[in-house]
Amino acid sequence: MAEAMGDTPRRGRGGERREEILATALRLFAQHGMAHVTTRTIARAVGISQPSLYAHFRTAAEIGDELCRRGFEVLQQRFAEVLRGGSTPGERLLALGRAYLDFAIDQPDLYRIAFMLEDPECLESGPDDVAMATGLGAFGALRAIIAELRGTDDAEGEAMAQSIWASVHGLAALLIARPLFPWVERQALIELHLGMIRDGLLARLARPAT
Amino acid sequence: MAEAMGDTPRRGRGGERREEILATALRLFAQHGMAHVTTRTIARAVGISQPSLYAHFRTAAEIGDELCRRGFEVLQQRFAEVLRGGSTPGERLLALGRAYLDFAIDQPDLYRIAFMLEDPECLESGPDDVAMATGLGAFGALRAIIAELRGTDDAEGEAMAQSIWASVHGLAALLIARPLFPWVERQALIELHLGMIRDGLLARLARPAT
Amino acid sequence: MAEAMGDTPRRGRGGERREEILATALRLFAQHGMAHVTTRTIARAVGISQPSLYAHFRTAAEIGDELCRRGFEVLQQRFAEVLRGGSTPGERLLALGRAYLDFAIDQPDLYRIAFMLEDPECLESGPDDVAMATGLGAFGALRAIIAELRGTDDAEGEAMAQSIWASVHGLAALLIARPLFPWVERQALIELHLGMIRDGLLARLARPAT
Amino acid sequence: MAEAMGDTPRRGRGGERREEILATALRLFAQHGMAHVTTRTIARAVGISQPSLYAHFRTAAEIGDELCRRGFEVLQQRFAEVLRGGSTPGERLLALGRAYLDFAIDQPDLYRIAFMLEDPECLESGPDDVAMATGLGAFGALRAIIAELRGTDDAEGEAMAQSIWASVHGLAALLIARPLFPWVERQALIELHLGMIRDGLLARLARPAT
DNA sequence: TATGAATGAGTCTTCATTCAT
DNA sequence: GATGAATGAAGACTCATTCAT
Repeated sequence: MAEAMGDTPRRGRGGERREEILATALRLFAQHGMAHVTTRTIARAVGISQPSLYAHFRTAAEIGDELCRRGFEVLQQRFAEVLRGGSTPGERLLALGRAYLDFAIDQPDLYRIAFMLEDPECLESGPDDVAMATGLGAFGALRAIIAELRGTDDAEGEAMAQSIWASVHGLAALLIARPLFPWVERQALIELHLGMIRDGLLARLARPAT
Repeated sequence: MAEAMGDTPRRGRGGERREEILATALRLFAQHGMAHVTTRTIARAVGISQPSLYAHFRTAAEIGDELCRRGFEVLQQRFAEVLRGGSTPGERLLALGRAYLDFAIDQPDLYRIAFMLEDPECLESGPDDVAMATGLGAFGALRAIIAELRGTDDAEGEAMAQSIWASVHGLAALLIARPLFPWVERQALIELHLGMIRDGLLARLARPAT
Repeated sequence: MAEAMGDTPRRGRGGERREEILATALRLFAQHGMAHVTTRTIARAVGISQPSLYAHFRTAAEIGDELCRRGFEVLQQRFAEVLRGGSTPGERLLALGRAYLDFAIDQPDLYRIAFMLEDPECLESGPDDVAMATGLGAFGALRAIIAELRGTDDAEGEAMAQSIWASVHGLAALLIARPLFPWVERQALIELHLGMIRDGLLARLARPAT
Repeated sequence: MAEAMGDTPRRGRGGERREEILATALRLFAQHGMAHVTTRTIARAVGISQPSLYAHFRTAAEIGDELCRRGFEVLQQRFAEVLRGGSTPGERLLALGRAYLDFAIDQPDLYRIAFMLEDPECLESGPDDVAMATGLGAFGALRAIIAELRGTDDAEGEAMAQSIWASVHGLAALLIARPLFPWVERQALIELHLGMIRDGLLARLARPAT
């Protein structure tokens, strides 16, 4: 009956509840998989009623969207820190990879949402500036490193960047999705992995053909 | 008036309909993701009624199971062919990677089930000998190649195999999960990716340290 | 396209199949209960296809109807045999009760249909002269026995007949509906039951009051 | 998006709706038989939607279970009252029978569920302490009376108790299932029935043989 | 006569969402 | 902000029945 005042709630002291919902949802998504978590599950875990969710989020998907967005923000910050540390391109490449893998290991839920979950409605339902900016930002940093190493920035560099991203992502994804696989000691594996990636890049720079 | 009791036919004249259903389901799974495909969807796409599916499959999950099984069989066969082709270890490594990526691209849903899904229902509901045998078989082949290159088979070789698997998986997973990303031309990317992986390995073999 | 010749099949050499179906259905009804037997179950047990049933019966319910009709016929015949066996009224009473209980035990589904179901569809879908005739015939025989014992036929005799019918029915109904109850040995229970019923009747005849 | 996990509420303000559903279901079960009543039927009769039932009952069978449980509770209370009234064994037998028949006549629906309906899933799905306790309790009281009359408690007494239960049940069941039968005046019939049962028992006690 | 294939109606159940309070 | 109650749409699955062959 009111309808006045536009539609600005979504904030206020209730921001706490919103955060609580987000945190709970993130935990549930990680535990049971996004597809098996329902609004009822979330509401019950938070300790509120199902309809109450709609006081904080317009739709159920919005919860995932918000988590997705935040995940990208965190990752962006880590990248920024890494890139601020000046050093040789090769070292920056390793540092970037370490930051990426650390993020994936520390925040597997966010990593999952950001890079592993398909059908990320958060990438479709809106501009999603943060995600795009982060992705492109990080990717841009990678491209910059490669360009610096190669002395030029062309389609070949883009391909190399994509390949390297894929390699790093591969380890992150498998560590998350297959935790029971008999992996060798993790830190050693990471260092070996990043080292081989760097070596592969350098070899390719030295001898483009083959 | 219920109480099923097992069912006789499960076989039309040569099971043409069954194959048609499987093919359609595979296409729909690839298009919309397994979780978003229902029996209704499949039936409509095949041009039959929902209950008719149950003349060919006892349960809805059986469709996915059958596809899963076939997918692993295909992967296994591809690996076998690749490994039969005698050549240098480096070439076999590339061929193995190509077979792996081809499989992922041709059968994204099967690849998803096999390596990307975290709660792979098809790995729980049954013995799933084929999946296990395939996975371990492929990994064993990779280790054998590395051992051949290094002249020894130790924990370091295991780590390298894990790293390489991760790199190849990474590209497969991203191509599947992020099809809208502005990838460079696919075949070139694959060749570059596998080449860099091989180069990284060779570089590491030549100069273990760093 | 034919439509000629009226609609008289239902007989001929195929009567054998029809009998086979009826026998199988009766067995299945007894085994799993009418509510859990489907046309598929029957067809499979007979070894024919589901649609073939419809060559012998217009509808699935017709199978039950036919069995119902036959059941009453059988019951009527048993009663007739029992009553032909001349003997003392007390012995005829016991014999009648035995025939009744034997029928209930041999053909629980028919007994169910006849006396336990409250919404007996087979009593609605047609005149069902046989059922009525049988029921009244048996009850009449019971009244006749009592009248013979008492030397008169009045309302008191009617009440006694109703009471005795109820007692016999009670055992039949419980044996059918509660097969898992820890009954004592069945034949002994039946003999005791009928004996007590007869004794109760005789005691009442000897000393009407109390 | 599935995976139930237990449910909180199950209780409206005093559970009025729940009671309404139970009452309606009880009526429908009585009218059409449990097997022919579906969730749709119940929901429509209550005036709510099908899914709403699941806010009050976890599963469709739970409705029948609850009714079953309540019926037994009522019966148990009546028995307890009767057995508290001390008197001769013969009088207690009559009183027990009257209580049993009164219950059947007053609450035909509950009696139906408790003793007449077959396939009582309520007896399978769960411990069903109440039902068991009631049944065994009443039956134990009957056995105690018989043991008192006979001066001993053996298998013969068990058989007599079963026979008497069957006789009483028989009248209850027929009065409920065949209300249109031309019964004699009800109270007179009941007294005659119980009297003959008692007489039959006493006769048997006096002259065990025959 | 018989059948393989198919189907509309109906079963129970769960989902995200809304509305009056 | 929050909630109890309710719902339309959809999920998988089974039924008796029909039709072209």
